[in-house]
Amino acid sequence: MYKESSITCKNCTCRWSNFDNLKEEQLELINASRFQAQFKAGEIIFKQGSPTSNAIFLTSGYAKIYIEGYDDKNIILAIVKPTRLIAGPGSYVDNRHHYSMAAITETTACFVDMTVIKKLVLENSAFAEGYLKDISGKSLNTFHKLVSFNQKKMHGRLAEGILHLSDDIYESPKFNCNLTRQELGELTGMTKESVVRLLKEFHDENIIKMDDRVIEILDKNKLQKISISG
Amino acid sequence: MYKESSITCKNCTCRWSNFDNLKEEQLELINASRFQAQFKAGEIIFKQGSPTSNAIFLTSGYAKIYIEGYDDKNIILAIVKPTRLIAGPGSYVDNRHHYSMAAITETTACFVDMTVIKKLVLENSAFAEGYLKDISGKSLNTFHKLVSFNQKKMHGRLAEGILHLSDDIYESPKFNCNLTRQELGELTGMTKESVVRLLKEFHDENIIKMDDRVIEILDKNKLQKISISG
DNA sequence: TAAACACATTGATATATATCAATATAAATT
DNA sequence: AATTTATATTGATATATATCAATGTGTTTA
Repeated sequence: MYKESSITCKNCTCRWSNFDNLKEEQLELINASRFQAQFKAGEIIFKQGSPTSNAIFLTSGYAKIYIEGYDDKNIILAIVKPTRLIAGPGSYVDNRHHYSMAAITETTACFVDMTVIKKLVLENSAFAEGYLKDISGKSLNTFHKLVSFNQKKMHGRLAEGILHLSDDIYESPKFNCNLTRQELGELTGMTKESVVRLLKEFHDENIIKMDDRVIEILDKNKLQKISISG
Repeated sequence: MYKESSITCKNCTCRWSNFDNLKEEQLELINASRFQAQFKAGEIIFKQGSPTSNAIFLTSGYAKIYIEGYDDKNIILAIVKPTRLIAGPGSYVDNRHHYSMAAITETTACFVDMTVIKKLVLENSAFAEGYLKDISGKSLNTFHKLVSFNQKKMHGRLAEGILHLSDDIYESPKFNCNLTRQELGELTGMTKESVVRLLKEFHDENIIKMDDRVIEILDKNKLQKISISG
């Protein structure tokens, strides 16, 4: 772990938007308590079941957040990139992580002591409200995932997944998703074999272009239709 | 709508536990802004998509909270009873309900203006923290549902559902679940026909006793095993 | 009293998707 | 260069579960 002296929470360009609600000395408190760490692709950042001692903020790179279910089957809840707070809902329930996090590219992250965050929640109600907004939004995402997994068929879920990666995560019609077929399956609720078959199908129908892990959306319109109807 | 003059939020026995964090005048503010209403079984309390103008607290009866998905397929997120706050995560995102609520028995509920709740969140940080705890716990429930729906087979989900109703909702090994086969399916992620078949199977194996909508757990041990393995 | 309606039950069939097994390819290690 | 290891691909098969259709039961409505 190291801390770059030049960058602080005050001038950081990729800090959590809710930090805007903090007063200077509160921000300084965060800055003083934080540690930075670097992870290589594939490395685990924290494990489900471990204590939620820190809130985590990515400062560079991409990571996956995933629930480890029964017999080694994972569900990827989200692909995350800088700016987003990562502090599992367990922080305010049982102080345990209810999902794991691993880097999918080289990644740097700030660790902030959770007791400091909780202290600021009690001291600064605008910050508390920001936290509520944050967790509420994530809740809605989980609802969406529940409905999608439950009611859409594979084609629809994969189309939705690709659109999500393109629109929300990599913000480009062509992107390296950094995910194995297995992981794409964990993101969209299907087996790796099904992912392979459907990607090929989409490829053959000129809806996407697939080259290893680089996906290019060729017919976004069609993909959206599949996403809705499937 | 009516308001019983004798009962106030101060002396109410079924109020939300987080109200303990409020000062007397804050509780009085809640009490002054609240309205009570009565619902018959089956009546809708609020609809997905409508504005989250009020937080709702059941004061008697049982209700279901359900997401309306694609082509009339619902997912029952929770069966609720008094004490629990019902204020959808939309309150802090887009001011819209992201699920519907309907009474499954005769029900009374208090409606509290959401602007009052939000005002108190900003004024009272312990209350804000209580709200965070509440929404965090619910988030974990949704995670659990996502994993269960995704990875357990029907037998496991139904067993889990029956145990949940018995342990957490009706708090008795024998209970009237107040749910149609259709609704039991929406709670456990299967069709009504599958519910019928599995209930019969559990009945025939003397795991439960089923009489219309009254379920009696005969072999809890076995049910727990099925819940885990399934 | 009959008709209509909501819900429950049963059986036959369809289908989406997982599982299993084999092989191919590419990357990492010896 | 040879071997191991992780990932990807493909085809054949199994299976859980939904769908469809018919019938039954009880309750409300006309």
